[in-house]
Amino acid sequence: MDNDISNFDLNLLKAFDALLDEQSVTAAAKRLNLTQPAVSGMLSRLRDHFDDQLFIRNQRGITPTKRAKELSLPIKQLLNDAKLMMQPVVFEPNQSTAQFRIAASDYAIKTVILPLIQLLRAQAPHIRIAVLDVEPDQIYAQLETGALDFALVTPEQTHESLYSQHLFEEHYICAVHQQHEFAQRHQLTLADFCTQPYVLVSQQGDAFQGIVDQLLATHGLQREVVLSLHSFLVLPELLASTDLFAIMPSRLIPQDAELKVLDIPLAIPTFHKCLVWHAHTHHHAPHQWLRQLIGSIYHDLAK
DNA sequence: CGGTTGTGGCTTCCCATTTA
DNA sequence: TAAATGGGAAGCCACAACCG
Repeated sequence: MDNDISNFDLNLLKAFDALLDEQSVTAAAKRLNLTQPAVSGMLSRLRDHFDDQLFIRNQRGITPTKRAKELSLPIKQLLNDAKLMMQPVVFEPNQSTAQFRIAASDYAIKTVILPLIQLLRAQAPHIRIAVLDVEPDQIYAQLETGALDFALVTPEQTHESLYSQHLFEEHYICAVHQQHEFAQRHQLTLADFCTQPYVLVSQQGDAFQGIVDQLLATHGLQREVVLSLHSFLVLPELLASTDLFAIMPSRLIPQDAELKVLDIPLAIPTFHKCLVWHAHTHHHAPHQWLRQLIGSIYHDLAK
C-alpha cells in the first residue's frame, strides 16, 4: 500500500465509487463516460494502491471485498465533501457574523461608514465593523497582510496593484453661522472672505496654511487662520457657536445645522473618494457583498 | 539569462482480443 | 456475458539544446 497521496490519482476514487454502486466494470465505465478497459485499468491501479483485490469477479459482474466495504464510507464522504467544496459559496448576510477592518478618516466615517452601518443594521445585523485610522504609507502592507480588509482613501493614496472602486467626487464650500452678518449677503468678494477669521482642518493638526492659502497667494491675498484642527468632528458645532469661517467638504454640513453655506469665489480643486482592497480578498463572497453594499450607497443616490 | 523548441519517458486512453 | 489484457495513439511533463 502506497501512503503517499502525491502519487495517487484522486479520479480513482470516483471510479471506486462507481464500481461499488454499479458492481460492474462495464456499468461503472458507462456512468463515468469511459470505456470498460479504461475502468478495468483504474481498478488495477486501485488494487495496487490498496494492496487488495477490492472487487472479485463473478458471473454477472464484480463483488466488493471486505476491504472495499470498509473503504466505501470514507470514500463516499470524501467525494461528498469535495463536491460541496466545488459548489459556489452562498453568502447569507442576515446570518453572517463576519468581521471587517476598514481604514477611514473621520470624513470617511461621516460620509461612508455612517450610511453603511445603517444599511448593515437592516440587512446584516451580526456583521461587525472595526474602523481604524488611515496610515497612507502602510495601507498596501496592511491590506496585503490582512490587517485591513478595506481602506477609504483618495486615488492619490492608493497603490497600483490594489483593486479600487470610485465612490464619489467631493467639492468644498464655505460655511459660517447663519446669524453672521455675511450670511445675509448675496454676493461676496474674495477680499470679503480674506477679512474673516478661519478654522482650518489639516492632517498635521498644527498647520495654519493649506490649499486655500496657496490659491489666495496666487491672487496676492491671504487670510487669517486662528484655529487648526486635525479632525472634522466638531467643526459644524464650532461654526454654529462662533464667528469662525471654514472651507470644508460639502458633505460634512449637517441637514439641521444652524449654518449658512456660501459660494467661494475661488476655484478649489475637488477630490475623489474610493474604496480599495487587495487581490486576495477580491473573490471572497463576504468581501464582494460588502463592496457591493458600499458601492450602492452613492450609486443609488446618483440615480 | 530567459524564452522557445525538440526529445524521451511516463501515463492514460481506446480498440481488439482473450479469458473466466 | 463481462472482466482482463495487449498493443498502439495521444497528451503531459521534465530536461537539454538552441537562440536572441
